[in-house]
Amino acid sequence: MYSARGLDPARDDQKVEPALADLVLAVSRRLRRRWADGLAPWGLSPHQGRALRAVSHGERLRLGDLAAELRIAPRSATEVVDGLAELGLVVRVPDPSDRRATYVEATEAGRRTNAEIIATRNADAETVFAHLPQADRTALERILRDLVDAADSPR
Amino acid sequence: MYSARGLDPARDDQKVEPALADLVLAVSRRLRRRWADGLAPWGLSPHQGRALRAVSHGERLRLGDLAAELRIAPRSATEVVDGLAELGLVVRVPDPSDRRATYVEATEAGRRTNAEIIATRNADAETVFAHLPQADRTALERILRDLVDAADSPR
DNA sequence: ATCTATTGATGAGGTTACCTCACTATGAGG
DNA sequence: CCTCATAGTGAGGTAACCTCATCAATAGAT
Repeated sequence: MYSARGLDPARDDQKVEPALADLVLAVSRRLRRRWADGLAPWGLSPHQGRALRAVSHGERLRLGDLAAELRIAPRSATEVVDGLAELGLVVRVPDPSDRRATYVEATEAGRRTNAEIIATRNADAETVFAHLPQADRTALERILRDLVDAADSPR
Repeated sequence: MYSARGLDPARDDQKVEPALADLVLAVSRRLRRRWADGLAPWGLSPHQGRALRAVSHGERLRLGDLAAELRIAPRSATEVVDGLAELGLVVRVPDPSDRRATYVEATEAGRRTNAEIIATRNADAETVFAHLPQADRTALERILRDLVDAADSPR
């Protein structure tokens, strides 16, 4: 009677490991939640956190490029930046070579906040991965990196 | 000058692997997107897909339990179920032993749709994990499962 | 047995984070 | 300089959540 599974196409020869995808999602859900919680002390949304990181650790970014990085519409990036600017974490500076464009640049406070967030986040990640032996971490990192790289190249 | 990193607390003795968390998130982002795209043909949201799966593969579920499973407020589960019911994929049946409660039960069409979705999803997962050698898949699955189990038990 | 507190689902209404479309100012190419 | 494309943003809309109030039904105490 095969448990309560009922019909089940796509079986037999390819095992497919649906569990694998589920597991990745389960772990990511935890990370995501922790990350969001970790941002709460600063009152930032996950996207704001990502945006702050993007402009803090690299150079300043055009608003449009930031939108592309966050994979949201440019219009939405405006709002994300509005929020960060209101908190004094970033400023808009005009691009001298193209007066339509505006750069988004982290302020000193922005960079400091970003560093704090990253520290918190690392500590959180440490908690999540705490029970893994070092060998497993290394293996996990390699495998996932392969996965990401393989996704980037063939498309 | 250490790249453009600027300040960087929490370093040195604990390496922390921030990349690890990022990698998990990157992979999950891809899975999530593919999954959402995979649901589009049926016009289901990710939560509706999860709900349909929950009631299709197990027994019928109370609406409140479904909410808990989806980790959303009961009120929100009502809407998810509304959508599925409108499509004829689930039905509400009263709990005879507690007339406040209603069970959510997959219809025949619901179970069929769920099976199709799972098949599609498996095919997608297959694509994502296609480049991994079997040994890596096995290792990945074990490590992630350890991670999830470790998270469940100590709390 | 009834009274009270709790519980399961849902109506009403709000918030948030997105979106598209239109508009303005600017830039680039004939 | 005239047209067309591009960068950012105002206006307005939507989807998916939320909380709080409500109503029926149950469970536990007196």
